[in-house]
Amino acid sequence: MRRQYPFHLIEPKWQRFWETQATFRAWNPGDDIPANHPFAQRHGLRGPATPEQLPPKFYILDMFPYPSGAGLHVGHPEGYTATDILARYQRARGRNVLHPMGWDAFGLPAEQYAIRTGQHPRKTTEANIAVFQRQIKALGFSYDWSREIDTTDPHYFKWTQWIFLKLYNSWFNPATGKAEPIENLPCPAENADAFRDSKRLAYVSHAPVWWCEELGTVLANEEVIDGKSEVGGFPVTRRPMRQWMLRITAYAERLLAGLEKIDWSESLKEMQRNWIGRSEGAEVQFPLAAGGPAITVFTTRPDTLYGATYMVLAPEHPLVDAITSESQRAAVAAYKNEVTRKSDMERTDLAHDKTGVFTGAFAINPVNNEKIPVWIADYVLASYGTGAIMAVPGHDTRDLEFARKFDLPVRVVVQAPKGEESTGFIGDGTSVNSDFLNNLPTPEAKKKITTWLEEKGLGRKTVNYKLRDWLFSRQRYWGEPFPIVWKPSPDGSFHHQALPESALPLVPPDLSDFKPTSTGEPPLARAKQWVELPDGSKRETNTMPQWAGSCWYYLRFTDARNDSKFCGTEAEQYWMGTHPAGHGARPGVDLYIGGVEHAVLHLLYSRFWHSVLFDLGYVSTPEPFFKLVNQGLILGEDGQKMSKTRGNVVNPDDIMREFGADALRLFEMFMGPLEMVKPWSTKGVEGVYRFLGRVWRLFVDEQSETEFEQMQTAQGAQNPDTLAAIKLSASIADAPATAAQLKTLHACIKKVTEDLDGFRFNTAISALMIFVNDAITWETKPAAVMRDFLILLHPFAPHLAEELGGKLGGGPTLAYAPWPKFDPTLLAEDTIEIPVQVNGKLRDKIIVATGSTEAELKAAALASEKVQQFMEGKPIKKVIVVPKRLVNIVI
RNA sequence: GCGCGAGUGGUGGAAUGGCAGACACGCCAGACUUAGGAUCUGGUCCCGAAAGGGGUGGAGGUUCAAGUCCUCUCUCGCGCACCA
Repeated sequence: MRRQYPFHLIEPKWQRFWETQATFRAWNPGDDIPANHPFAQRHGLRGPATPEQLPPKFYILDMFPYPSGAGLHVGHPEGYTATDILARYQRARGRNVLHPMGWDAFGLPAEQYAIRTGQHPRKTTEANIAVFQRQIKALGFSYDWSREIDTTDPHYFKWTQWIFLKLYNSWFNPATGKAEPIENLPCPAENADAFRDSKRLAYVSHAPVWWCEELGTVLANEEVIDGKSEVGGFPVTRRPMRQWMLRITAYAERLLAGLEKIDWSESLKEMQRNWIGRSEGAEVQFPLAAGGPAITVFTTRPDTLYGATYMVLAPEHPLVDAITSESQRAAVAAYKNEVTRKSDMERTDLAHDKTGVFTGAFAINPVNNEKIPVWIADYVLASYGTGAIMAVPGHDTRDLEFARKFDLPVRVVVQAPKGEESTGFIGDGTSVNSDFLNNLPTPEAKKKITTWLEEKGLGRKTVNYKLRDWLFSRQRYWGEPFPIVWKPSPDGSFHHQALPESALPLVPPDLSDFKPTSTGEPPLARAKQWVELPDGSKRETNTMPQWAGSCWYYLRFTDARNDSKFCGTEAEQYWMGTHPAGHGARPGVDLYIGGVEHAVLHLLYSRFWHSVLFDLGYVSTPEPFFKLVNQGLILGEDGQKMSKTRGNVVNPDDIMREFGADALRLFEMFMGPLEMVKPWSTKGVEGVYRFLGRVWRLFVDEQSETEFEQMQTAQGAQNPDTLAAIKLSASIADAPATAAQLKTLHACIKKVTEDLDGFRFNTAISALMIFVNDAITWETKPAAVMRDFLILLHPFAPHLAEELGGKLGGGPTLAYAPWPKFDPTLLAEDTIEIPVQVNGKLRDKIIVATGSTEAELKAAALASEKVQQFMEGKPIKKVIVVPKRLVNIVI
């Protein structure tokens, strides 16, 4: 296809201009702002500015990518274009915009590549970053590249390790509900060290963890999906190992409450709520009939205690072996064996068919002293609640299924509302067959029985969470080493100790073999010299998970080159909107756009770290991200998810080569609402590309362009300077605009402005198209009108707009040109068309004066011939007049 | 099973409760052209020659008026899933 316009010259030209001029440099308080920078000129600043002197901030952030070897995917530019449009828009609106980009570059693919080829992950990562950088820069985003960060850079991960030390050296004080320095923890005189270690926010655990053989590492709960690794989909097994954990569960309540104060989509908040999984209920003690320790269960339905006809323990419950009777021992052992053989996949997949065995033991129901049998079954999970339940088959679907299968008694203790079956009823009803709870509605029965249990010392009210502590160590090479050493004790054991801050960054040793050792130790263990210190202590050989770097990168962006702090206080306060200078800024990142895949990973983890940093006084906002939007997935042209195997993957490089970056940007925004899942369409790209061609032809002189094209062809010249040969169209003149032209322009200003405020990029673009479709018919195009149009266009198609803006004159760049102001008086019409309905059906349209009164509208409507015809002479019951809208005659 | 979201032309999608289908894609016709896969002009929800009628997954309801609000229901997508 013939090029619609020379984007192949225009785009590199302007990208180079922006880069060499540092056009999009965001200025911190105290930065020496050059007087000739367009930002300085727009805001009348030069030299260092205080937060008070700087305009209000706007912090707009993308989820920074993992630079994979595959390069950019068309999904990346979707979110990046949306943020870039808004960044440019906010600059035009006069805000000081922070719009940064960086690389979340620690990660498994580079390491696996290293294992296969021996190439150091550093090399792979650098090469991949170079590719991502080239591709992202080719899209013309207005990032402040002076703040670029790379999580694998020691200047960066020094501070990741520093934050880990803060976690390690803090505890969560339930009395204040906040993290506090570990020195403030009141410790018992004996075993003070062990006590402190048991309270740290970063602690060592020996509990069973998810181990992925294929990846050779452990994984966090959040990284295990349907019993398989999130990365690669490999099987995982449960295995006890010594691991670092972060006490995120201490923050469960805060993480839940914080959601109320931030502007995220309801579905995303719901995903976080589900993941945290708060449920209120009670713990109840069931003594064993044979004596010994009682079994504690967690229930959300203590009101159904009288309906508990048996108990179930998870097969892994620690009491199982102790309580099993001789006669059942073989059966229990066989069942436990069967359960451990089952993979977690099978265990969850076979959710339908209940299995279990009787232990031979009995417990006493504390409310009625009834002897009830104790079973084990794998439908009770060791990892939730207390790993034991009281079974109420009358009012729990799973218990009922189990009771029916094993012929256990079912008792109704809740009366369902009229018309519903009480057996198996799980909603709120009225207690029956429950002694002193009888006739109470469920919520009251819950309260009464809980109080009763507490008084008798048989139980207490509790809150349970699905959220588990965050497994924070990995058996990998390509991650941040822990700033921890293990000190030998006289008894031969080792105890962890934090490195001092002065020892940071702790860089990983150089290796040539990145596989785990033959004994299953992490790869870092191969570096004997690095691991074994002269004083006999050893370094921690686990590394941090990939999430560590992304937990706080948005803070680093506020002050990315600071070598003495993770970010400066003034910069943090200015960009996070809490500086006393105020400006009425929003607290936190103003807008964060990224994929929904991080809903319970990155977004939960970084909220947790941020909360800790807030408690310790290092950051000034309780939440990091004020507003968050998830862009919808882009599907292949066939409506299927893009994948190599389907062969429907679209490469942005190909699109840019053929249609240019502006067309790609514009199309990705024109496809539909940002948050929606939508299929790719190459035809659609051609459509917006043609639109950009029309814009071009609207501005340039055809004759000069033809000559330019011929020259290009003849000389094979690819020099952007030759673009100067293309002249502005003679139809653009310093002429006063007609009323109709102003109307077209201001309708466009209004629509584009409102749509950008509401992130409706697709309809904003259609408004620009409407302007062009009209302007193309104008014989004379007033320069002022056309310039305003270019300012409206420039966030969407910045290269083309800058090039045409340059030809039109009026400054070296449009990047800081003030956004046009909408004037409603220019849209005012003398007359308007009003639809007239008879009984709600459209029958005619009348032209009336804009300011017509209700009475005038009514009279004009009734006078319409067509309306008369449809009224068939019937009497009028009612006339609805909505001024400026419509008239409806009811007969 | 539970939670969230979405169902509108041949396609992507527009519509503060007030003219359904903006803007595009595709298609049809025409103009200019050696040529058109460039560009420009016109047409394009369905039935009907027209007048007119029908129409936003389906069924009800509220309203002068419903794509939009309410109830039930179906389908698709996403998330969680034996969470006691």
